[in-house]
Amino acid sequence: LSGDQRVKDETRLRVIAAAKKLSYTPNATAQSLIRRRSNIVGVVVSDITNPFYPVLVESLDRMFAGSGYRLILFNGHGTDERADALRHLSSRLVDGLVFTSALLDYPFADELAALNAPVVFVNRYIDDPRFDRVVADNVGGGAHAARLLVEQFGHERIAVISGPSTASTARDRERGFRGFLEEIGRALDESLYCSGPFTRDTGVTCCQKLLSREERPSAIFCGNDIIALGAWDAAVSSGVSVPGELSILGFDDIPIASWSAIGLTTVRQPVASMAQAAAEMLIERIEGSAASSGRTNVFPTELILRRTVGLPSRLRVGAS
Amino acid sequence: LSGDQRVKDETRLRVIAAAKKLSYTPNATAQSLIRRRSNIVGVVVSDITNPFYPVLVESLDRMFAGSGYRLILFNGHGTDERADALRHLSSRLVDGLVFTSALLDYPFADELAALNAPVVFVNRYIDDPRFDRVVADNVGGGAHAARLLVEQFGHERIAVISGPSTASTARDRERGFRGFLEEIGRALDESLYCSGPFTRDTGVTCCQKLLSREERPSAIFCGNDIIALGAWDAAVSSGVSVPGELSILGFDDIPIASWSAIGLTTVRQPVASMAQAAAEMLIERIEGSAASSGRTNVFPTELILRRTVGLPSRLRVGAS
DNA sequence: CTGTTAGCGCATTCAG
DNA sequence: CTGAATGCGCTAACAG
Repeated sequence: LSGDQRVKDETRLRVIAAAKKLSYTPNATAQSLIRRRSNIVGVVVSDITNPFYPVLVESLDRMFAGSGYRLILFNGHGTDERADALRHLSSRLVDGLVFTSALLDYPFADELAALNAPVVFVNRYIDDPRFDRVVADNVGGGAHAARLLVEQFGHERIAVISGPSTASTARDRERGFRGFLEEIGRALDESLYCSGPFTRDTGVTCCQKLLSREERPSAIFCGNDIIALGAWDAAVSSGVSVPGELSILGFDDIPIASWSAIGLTTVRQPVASMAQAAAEMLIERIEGSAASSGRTNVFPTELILRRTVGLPSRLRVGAS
Repeated sequence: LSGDQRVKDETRLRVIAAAKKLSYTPNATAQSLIRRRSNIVGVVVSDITNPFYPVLVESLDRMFAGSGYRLILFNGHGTDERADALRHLSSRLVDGLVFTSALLDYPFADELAALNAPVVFVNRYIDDPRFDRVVADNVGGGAHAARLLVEQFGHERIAVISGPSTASTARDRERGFRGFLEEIGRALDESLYCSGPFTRDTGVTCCQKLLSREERPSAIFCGNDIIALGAWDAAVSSGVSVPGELSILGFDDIPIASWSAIGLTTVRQPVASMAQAAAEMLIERIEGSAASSGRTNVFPTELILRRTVGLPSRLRVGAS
């Protein structure tokens, strides 16, 4: 038997020895069936290939592993990863789900809520009070970004390359950015606004478009780092110096951002802490000590000054 | 009932309707128990944060998803991810395992073989005929690399920054590289040899060390792209121009390598094809139509010429 | 302190 | 053609 106080030590040892000799291993499936818990949680990620996610997934994995849970990956490629994850939740293959890249979309939220199962949103969320979520202060981060560009460096022609409007992250960062501008009585020049999915390609494409304008922007605020790196790439490879002629500001602080040959100035999300909080919330829900409903956990963001943001040429010594 | 030919259509429809009304979902755990198959496979990855792995995992996920399997992630962090994976294999939580980052180490191989369970090695392998494996032609790739540097560009002082000697990839690439040099009657200058784990940091550190030498190398062959990018980073940020003063050659062709501001010259592994082959082999083994034992599937590598390899200064116009 | 039994939710028998 | 019974491998709640 296993771990029962009532049994003689001698017997226990005999049994353990026998088990080892036969290399007996309890069948996890049968255990799951009877315990009504698989100790597996699903993480749904839209694209693990986006460098933001590996570090998030790694943190989540570490946290969950520490509490005896394993991670199943629901990665988006063509197929609807959310529907898939949902199916596996209702079939009880997974004990809970952590969504890392939710889109704002309602029929889905209702389906999910109907299951009444353990679920948590990290990073992105859907604006529904029924669910737990842990996010960074994206609005605040956007405002920091605007303040940096405007007050500290004196940029005037500022462009933004935003993420998809269906992503809460994109929306909130943009809101914070625009909010700050309005607060000081300025507004974003809509002709310098561009958006697209959170990919390097939208950074490249939008930046090229912006650089081909008659009057170029002197700074670009990007919806996330991968867009920013795309923009940086487009700028550098078309010969415009960063930050000499163009400042670039990202969001997330993915590992590549800190490479010294790149040095992307960006707004950091505390990914590890967020992952930890998310794991704790989800495990609470799974193990029943769950609070009521819809807790929100917001983490502060932090401006990371590196080298891709500088003075606009107008303010530099020796500029015309 | 579900999918039985013997039942009247009318009855079937009634049942289906009822099931939908009650939103009945079969319990996956119970199904697994009775079918003796969970339709989950584990992938063990040493570090998902290394940009090579997300694309491999993504490909694997796509392939396995297409055959109805889900992926559980065994990522290495501190804990021994292999032992963990092995436990879950013997407890039948997963139907099989794909190892993407095996180290050459034998007690482990025997344990694994003793289970006699479906297992495949991709990318790296342990040299044991009992297991299936799918790998790139790393020896050939190493030789290509050497030929490029020596014959096509005329480099003479060539350094190598290799990966850990316990990784088959590092060992094979290095073997191919050295082999080519010997074939043409040259040898690697051992004072220009450096190695470490497959991380950006070893690239940075080793490159700094190499650049601080009195006589610098004119080219570096790196064990993989992330090392190469570390080396590139170290070079650029300490003011040595690439490829002007130093050529850098990587291995893998990870996505970042092709960013136009970087343009890393490298040896490509056909990751998607390899993932596909691995998934097919593993599924065959799981579903019983398994061949005898120990198949090996080798994929050719391809030299990708970009911008980090050039002529050594000695051979350039205008050089002293 | 032990050995026995029931049943987790299904699929696959086997009788009806 | 269909309902009822058996057991997958385990744990928990029983009697012995």
